[in-house]
Amino acid sequence: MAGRVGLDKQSVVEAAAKMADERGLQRVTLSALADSLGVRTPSLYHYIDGSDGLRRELALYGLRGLGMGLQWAAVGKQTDQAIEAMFLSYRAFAREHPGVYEVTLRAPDPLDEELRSASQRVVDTVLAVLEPYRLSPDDAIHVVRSFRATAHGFVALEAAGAFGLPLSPEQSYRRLIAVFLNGLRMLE
Amino acid sequence: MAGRVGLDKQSVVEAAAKMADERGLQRVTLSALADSLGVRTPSLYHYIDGSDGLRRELALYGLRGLGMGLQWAAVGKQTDQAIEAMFLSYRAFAREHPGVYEVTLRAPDPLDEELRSASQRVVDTVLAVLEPYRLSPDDAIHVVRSFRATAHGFVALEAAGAFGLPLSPEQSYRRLIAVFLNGLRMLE
DNA sequence: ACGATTTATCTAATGTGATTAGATCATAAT
DNA sequence: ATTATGATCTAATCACATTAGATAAATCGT
Repeated sequence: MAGRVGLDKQSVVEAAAKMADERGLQRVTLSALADSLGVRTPSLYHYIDGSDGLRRELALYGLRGLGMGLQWAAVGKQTDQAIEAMFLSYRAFAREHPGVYEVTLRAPDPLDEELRSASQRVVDTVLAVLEPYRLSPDDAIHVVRSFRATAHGFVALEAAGAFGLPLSPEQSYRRLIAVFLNGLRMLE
Repeated sequence: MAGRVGLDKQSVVEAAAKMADERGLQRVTLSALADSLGVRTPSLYHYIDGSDGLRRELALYGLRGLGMGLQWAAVGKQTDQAIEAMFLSYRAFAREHPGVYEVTLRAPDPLDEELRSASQRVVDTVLAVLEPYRLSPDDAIHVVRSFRATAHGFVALEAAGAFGLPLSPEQSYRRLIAVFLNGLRMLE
């Protein structure tokens, strides 16, 4: 009998995140997670609210990481350079944390204040970068949505292995960014 | 005892598709599907290869529907109008078939010839529409990837409920399409 | 230092879903 | 009718999630 193991919510979530990124989100079962922590499955219920609760924690963890990444990427940059940096940062995060990234998009309970605010940080960062374009408030939101759609779409297709051909995804992404920035220019 | 029910693969897949669209993909269990067909769970194994097999059939079904939709949308249209029509058709399919659409993107076994070819039809349709832009072969593929990324990204965010604000997704999508088409113009 | 409280962890039990093996029974073919 | 085929079933097993309640380790007040 190992006695107390000394877990806490953070270490559980981090172990789950690591497992999600290394083995794939679907293989993160409470069973496997408990094993990897040297504990029985029901013990996890002291830290997380079951399987759905763990997902939610992972989503929060992911959204925060993504938001921080975007914010850092935009530091000291302006307009097109800032947007490009955010695009690159977005993809980098998704590639480094495929399992965690995958869960960030699922099931955002509109009443979940923490999730909402982590999500808002992403939006606000993009909005801040759009400042110098002097868009109307509505237009700015349309563009934020477009940014997220564009970045997410590429990253999701890439993660799903949808790009089979022997043509660099790197380059495709740069092209996509160029298309986006060119397109933006017409709105100014 | 009901005796023979008279199922076949197609009716099983179609029932699963309906269930996925109406109740959500994750609620399509072999159990629930068997129930809805008036049959015991193991009976389904005569038509599909377990849970993963069913997913694969759904993905194929979805890709074919999506491909047909895109092709129809582009009939009789050219350049920007054709691309816009494909964008609208893409979103329409995803909204009409949320459960089926969701599965089209997952786990494309590269050795699965049927899946590959259904997927290729989507690519080929977009490539055909790009013809008049006279892009290099590589550029054309970059643009196809960009199209799919853009359309998928928007549609996935929308389905995930990521657009919380009281601003029309319809309009956002039209803006996104405009940005894309504007961006394309610079490549010509 | 000691008993009481708290709490981290456990065992046991239940439920749902997937899957396999092999039996049964309806239909079709002869 | 007889047999062969195959669609469907029952029974059994397994993995995972979840809840209830027991146990034992740590902590706290004295």
